[in-house]
Amino acid sequence: MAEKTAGSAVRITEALRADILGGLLRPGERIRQEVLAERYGASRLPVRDALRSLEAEGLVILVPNTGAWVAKLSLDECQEVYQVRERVEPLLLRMSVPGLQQSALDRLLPLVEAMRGAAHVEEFLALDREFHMLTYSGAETTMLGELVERLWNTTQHYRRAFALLGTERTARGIHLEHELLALAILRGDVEDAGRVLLGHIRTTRLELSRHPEVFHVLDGA
Amino acid sequence: MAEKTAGSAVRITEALRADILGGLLRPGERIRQEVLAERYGASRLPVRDALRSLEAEGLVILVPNTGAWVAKLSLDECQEVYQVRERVEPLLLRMSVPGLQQSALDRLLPLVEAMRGAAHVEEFLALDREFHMLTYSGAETTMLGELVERLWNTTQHYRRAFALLGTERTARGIHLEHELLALAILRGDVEDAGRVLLGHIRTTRLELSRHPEVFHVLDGA
DNA sequence: TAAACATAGATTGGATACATTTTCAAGCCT
DNA sequence: AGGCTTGAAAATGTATCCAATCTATGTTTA
Repeated sequence: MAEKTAGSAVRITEALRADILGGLLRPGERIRQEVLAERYGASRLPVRDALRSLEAEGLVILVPNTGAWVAKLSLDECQEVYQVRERVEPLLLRMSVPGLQQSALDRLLPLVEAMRGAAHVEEFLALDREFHMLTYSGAETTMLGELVERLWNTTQHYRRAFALLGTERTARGIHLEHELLALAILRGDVEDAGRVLLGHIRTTRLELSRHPEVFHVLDGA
Repeated sequence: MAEKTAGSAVRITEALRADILGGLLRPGERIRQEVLAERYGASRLPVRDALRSLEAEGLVILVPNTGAWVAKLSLDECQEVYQVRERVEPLLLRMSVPGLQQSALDRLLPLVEAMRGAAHVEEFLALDREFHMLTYSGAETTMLGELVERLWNTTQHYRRAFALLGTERTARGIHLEHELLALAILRGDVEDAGRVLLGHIRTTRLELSRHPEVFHVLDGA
């Protein structure tokens, strides 16, 4: 009775999404409806609903009458996502900056510092996500925000793998870009902030293209 | 036996999408699962699957334990879609042009002419969609193509309403832009083609912002 | 020996039936 | 008379059961 039984499907959707994003389910891995049904203590129907939702989010691949797999991105597909991000996220940032709350502004630089001192990769990824999403929190968008979140989600595995083999130099570059971005936002300079963000995403994409082993590592698993 | 029973859910998804895009179901209208189940000669389960898929496409709004409605866009949300299109479609076009088949190139200008002679609004909309999708047919993208198609779908109603009250001058402008776009593509000038396309979408967006009655008309229905 | 076929097993898809939630309207109280 | 409460009806969410489809293994044949 402690937990509401209402909306079991959405609960499973969120749990499954978290499991995929968290790395518990790896790209290319097959998903069996019965296994999930048992794991989450429900019937196969809400599981099917969840799979359909996640398929539309790009996290799951559904083949009729055959089964479901955790979505797997090729190097080219991943680059495609980053190219779209380059064009879409500066727009979202532009919509967001004028509406940012003071409380959000106050947390920007502390988050940058926290990222510098992050111990594990997981912690860095979480802080990085929190930082960028915070910069978007001023935009009241129904569609664009969800799109950006989807783009982040679909590349989550590769961001983790990439962060793992990140060299010292690229790490310092990322921190500098984050700080530049935060300062531009604090100045309210939308143009400059957008430019820095574009460069940040582009740099990551080019860096990623020089490390195709990120994808082979995942393929082997 | 004439029709395959396999994948009833996907069949219903496509039929329902076509009904929404075709205007049979109007924005804001409530969708009852039983009604659809009876209309398409199936149980409520595949209908639910279809609704979930379409919700992720942005064509349907699902509220847990309450019901489903045909998605409705406000003026601001519609502008948002167009702003995203301005940034994303030139990218898709850039990826497409180098890979366009000769057969596709041969159909570009005839389609522009066909649009000039379109009798009904529906015919114009269909040709317009065919033309633009043809310009994207050279890109082998898994995600970006689907994204663009979704963006088109969600604004389908408003494109129709807008085309209905289109003035003579804007109509001629649109035809000129289409012809310019086709010529740039035939020249293989990716940069210019992207510029023309960006201008084309932006012009439409600004034109749309000057006709907010498009949205009131739909609200009343 | 290798390739193709057939059969058995497993898995997904759909239909019916039931529990839960929401909504709407009538009745009651203020 | 108006607003709130209560109860019934309708619609959604879930579980169980059955049918259709795909995969894999083992067998047979060229």
